[in-house]
Amino acid sequence: MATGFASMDDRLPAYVRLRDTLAARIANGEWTSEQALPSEAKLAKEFGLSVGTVRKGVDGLVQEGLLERRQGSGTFVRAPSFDATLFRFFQFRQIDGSQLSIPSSHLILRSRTDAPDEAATALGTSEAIKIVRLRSLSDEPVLFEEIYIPARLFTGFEELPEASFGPLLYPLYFERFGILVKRATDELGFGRAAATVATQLRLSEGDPLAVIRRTAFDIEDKPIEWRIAYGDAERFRYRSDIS
Amino acid sequence: MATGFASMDDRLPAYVRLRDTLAARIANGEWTSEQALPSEAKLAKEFGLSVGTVRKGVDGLVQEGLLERRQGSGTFVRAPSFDATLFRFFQFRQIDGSQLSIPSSHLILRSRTDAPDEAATALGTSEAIKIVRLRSLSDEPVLFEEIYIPARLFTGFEELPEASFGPLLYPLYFERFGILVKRATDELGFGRAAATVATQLRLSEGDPLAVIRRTAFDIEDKPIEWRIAYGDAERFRYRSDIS
DNA sequence: CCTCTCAATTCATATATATGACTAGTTGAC
DNA sequence: GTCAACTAGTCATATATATGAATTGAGAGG
Repeated sequence: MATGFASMDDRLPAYVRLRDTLAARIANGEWTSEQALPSEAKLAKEFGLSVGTVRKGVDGLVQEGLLERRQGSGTFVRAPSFDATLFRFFQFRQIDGSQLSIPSSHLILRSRTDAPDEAATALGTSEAIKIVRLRSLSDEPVLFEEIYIPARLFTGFEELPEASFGPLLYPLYFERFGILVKRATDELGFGRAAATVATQLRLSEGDPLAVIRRTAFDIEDKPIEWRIAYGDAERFRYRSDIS
Repeated sequence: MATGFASMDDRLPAYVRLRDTLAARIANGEWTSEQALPSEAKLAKEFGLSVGTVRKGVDGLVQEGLLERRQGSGTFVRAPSFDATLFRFFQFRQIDGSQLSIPSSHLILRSRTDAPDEAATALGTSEAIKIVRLRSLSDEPVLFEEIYIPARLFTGFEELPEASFGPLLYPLYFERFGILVKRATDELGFGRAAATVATQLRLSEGDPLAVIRRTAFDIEDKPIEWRIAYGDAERFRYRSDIS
């Protein structure tokens, strides 16, 4: 023993165990964003591995975008900010150029509720906090969101001062609750506007909508958030790279 | 000299040059699909490198999905078959289970034309061959496609016997013209059905459509194909994994 | 003919080590 | 004080080598 690994299946290769151990520590806030990890040599020493193996382990996390290497300087924890990726789905081009900014966010509701079936299934619990937001770009509403997060993991969320809400939620999750969103799956479909949504988005009832359902997972692949977002189908545009 | 590398900038790391050299050879058809490359040891000898460096070079191509490692057996050229990925965009579930098969394809048109602006821009030429297809699932039309490919690269395409057309085009490109599609970008939006499309898909004019524009690239990142596909928005469904 | 065993081949993991490139901080000359 | 040179620390590339695990094919034995 005394390998320094978090307890885990020791039939797995060393570089995998190192990767997972580091991931857990990062999730634990051991090294915060923009802070350097110990050097590869030190990690090798600490875990009783060779530098090559350490490199291979770190490689995995770099690949996942959790870490960032800077030659000559060190390896750093990268702040994940891909909440913005929801907006890959919509193009808000200024006619002049291609400045696409993150829409501002207006909080409409925040309360304890029973999650609807779909959300409860995704989250594994129906005890949830519901957040409703309207997101706008230069005073024009573009996206209407309903978000559900497990009440157990986010105790006290309802009491957070409204000032702490920026346009993005994931940094908030991380800073206030230590929960790091590592990946998400988006499911994207077509629908028609119900009365409430239509009003918020300044559309007519029955107008075509793009509907995006997202489930977000933390570093241990536990579901953290489920949300459904609605946007005007006419303005919807999505790019996907396949290889 | 006598390194075995294709001529290229020798300031680049060895593993990069190896990777690019191998990629070029594969594109050249030196090792065809499902055929094994020389072993890592032999490659190391041929290029005057160590196995470790060879592995790192090959890693890149494995990552890109061009090669596939099989422990104990060898490293193989992978047949790219992601023409089918267009159909990730639509769910055609049988009510019983989740058998999703590749839709059959009915060729409607095939001829030399001037590519429309959008296609010409993407392809870098307006001299093109146009292909129009209707794809169906158990006799129900699901996707209407217009495809443009550069006439220069596909000389003789119009004269190909219709029998050589399977449900997928990319294998055809490779087998008949030695052109390997390595990656593609899909752009996805919503629109409304024009008369022609509506008829083909058995919809009404003005019905909402999912519209997918795809540009496909070969191994050297040259554009190979541009296509636009239309499907019923109501049946549209897409999943995307973000990390 | 079939099956089992064995050996050769191949990729997978891991170590140890050396050199280059880049960064950031310190020192020292002016 | 400023700027250049130096230096220690870090990642990047590359070699050489050893052992393990999975596959394949050849042969022995029934």
